[in-house]
Amino acid sequence: MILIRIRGSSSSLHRFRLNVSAHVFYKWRQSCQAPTFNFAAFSSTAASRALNIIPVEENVGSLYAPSSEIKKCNTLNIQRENLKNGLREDDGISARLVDICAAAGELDCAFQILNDLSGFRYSGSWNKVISLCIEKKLHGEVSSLISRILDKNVTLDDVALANILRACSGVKVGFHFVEQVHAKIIRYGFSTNQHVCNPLIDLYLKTELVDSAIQIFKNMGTRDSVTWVAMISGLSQSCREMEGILLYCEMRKLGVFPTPYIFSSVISACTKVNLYELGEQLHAQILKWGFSSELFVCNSLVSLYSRCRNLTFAELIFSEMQHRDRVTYNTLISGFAMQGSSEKSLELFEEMHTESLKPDSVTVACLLGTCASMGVLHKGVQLHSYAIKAGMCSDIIIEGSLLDLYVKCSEVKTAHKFFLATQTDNVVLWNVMLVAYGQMGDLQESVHIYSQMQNKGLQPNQYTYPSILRTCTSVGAIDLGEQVQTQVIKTGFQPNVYVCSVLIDMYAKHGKLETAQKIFRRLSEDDIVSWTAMIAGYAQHDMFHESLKLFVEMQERGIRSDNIGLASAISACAGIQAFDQGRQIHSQSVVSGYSSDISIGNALVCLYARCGCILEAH
DNA sequence: ATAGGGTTAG
Repeated sequence: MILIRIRGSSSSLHRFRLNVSAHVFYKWRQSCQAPTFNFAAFSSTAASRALNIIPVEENVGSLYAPSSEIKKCNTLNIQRENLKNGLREDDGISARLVDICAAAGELDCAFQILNDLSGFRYSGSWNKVISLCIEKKLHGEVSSLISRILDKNVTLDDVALANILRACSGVKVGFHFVEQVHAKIIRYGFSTNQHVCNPLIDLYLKTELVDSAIQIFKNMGTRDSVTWVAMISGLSQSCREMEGILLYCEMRKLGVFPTPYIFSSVISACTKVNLYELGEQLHAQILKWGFSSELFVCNSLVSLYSRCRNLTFAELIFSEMQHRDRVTYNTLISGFAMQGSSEKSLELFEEMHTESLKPDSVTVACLLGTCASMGVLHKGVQLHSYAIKAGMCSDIIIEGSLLDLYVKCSEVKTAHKFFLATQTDNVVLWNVMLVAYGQMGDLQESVHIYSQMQNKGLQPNQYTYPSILRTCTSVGAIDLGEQVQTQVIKTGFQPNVYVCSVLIDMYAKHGKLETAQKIFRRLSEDDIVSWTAMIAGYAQHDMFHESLKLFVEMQERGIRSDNIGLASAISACAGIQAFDQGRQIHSQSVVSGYSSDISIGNALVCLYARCGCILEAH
């Protein structure tokens, strides 16, 4: 078996084309059985240099070259002993071989080489293997590799530490792990070094240890633009967007020049917290700095304008871009999808192909979402087959979107079959099924799903609770609803507006208006659904004065009522025979475009009939 | 070597 073959003349090593089969080399090293082995009397340094000049790809390509090809090569011979003594313990060569193994995807082989070499210092090779683990999603392996590096107690320089940190950042590592690396950093005296601190900040932010990141940031001696980007984008991604935006302001105050990276991060933060005006101001800055044709900057701008429903502008930026990528399309597609323009989204999907861009799972998920909400089953089914062909059906987001499609299009049987076929521990799927059974008014199945998911160890989330509670409300299972509420409190879950509004609705509908009122008053944000639930609840239980009082309060706060709120208020007026006020609300509802709404119509008939205006009632 | 897009809810 041939291990190393060197083509070309032996006189000039640098011109050699050397092909190494790492796998074969390792096998040989393992067995130590001499193959028909040829090598010239090269020193280990020379051989190492030779290995270094070969592009890795070529080695990979020749990994399984046919033997006839090998014979054609001008092969140089060496002694097996030379290799054994000269190469085996040499870090440089081993490092290179690990690189080659890593590039060839021969993970086991790379592991073995690293393992066998007792005196192997840290080198970039560890990183190559770590990257490979990340690529192959062998997350457990990465952590154990890094642990081994740390355990080896070797001296790590700043570059090495930075590489380790970046490797950690690619996988989900626990905070104890990050802290362990951090301890090393402090020990080696790099705690203010920007090359180390930048990836450390990034890692802390990804591990959701935001305050640790801020601490490091504050202690840093010099900060470069990478530091600022890491902080601003990291804060934005950790739902602390405002702090990110404020940090940007601080940065500008300090006279630090913005970069395209900075702009896309801060624009994204603005988009997330609906600070559209600020986003537009930043757009002006972008033009001023001449970054308006940067791909990432444009993408964040398309996202900004899509989210503030200025799709005309989003489309304009999109069309003026010289280069678009998949994300550009996905952003605009999701913009149109959110607006309910499923046709426009689907057009863009087709257009992607003309630019040779391949739609990914994000694209398909967006499109499935719009098909589901528009009830366009046939398009959704087409997308399903596209997803199968593209091999993205195991993507959890695609699974969720597909199940939602079938549920929303009332394909209950298909949905159920699909659900049974998935076998994942994806909470979204359970939540969607909960909605499905709730829609059918099937409390028994809903409860079954609800308890089964918890038996599987899945925590109900902000989508789960409103779903089960809504079903309880609609079928009148208040006791059960109360049990769920107790559970919410017991688990320490912070109820959001959806949970609160459905609780308010449940209690209000079933006459427990004081309880409903308590939850309502504790709600910090103005939520139209909660207001309506209260107003309707009072009216329903003949507490007309309370109902009207709340209706007036809502209007004073500048909240526009929906049809149910208006209808309830009119009913309340009828109840206390407040004819003029009822008439006023009637004209309001006409202005709001509810003149043909059935619930308002019924309330009006009641109002005019009770006030003796039979003609108007008619 | 730091950046941009995503599934389930009244």
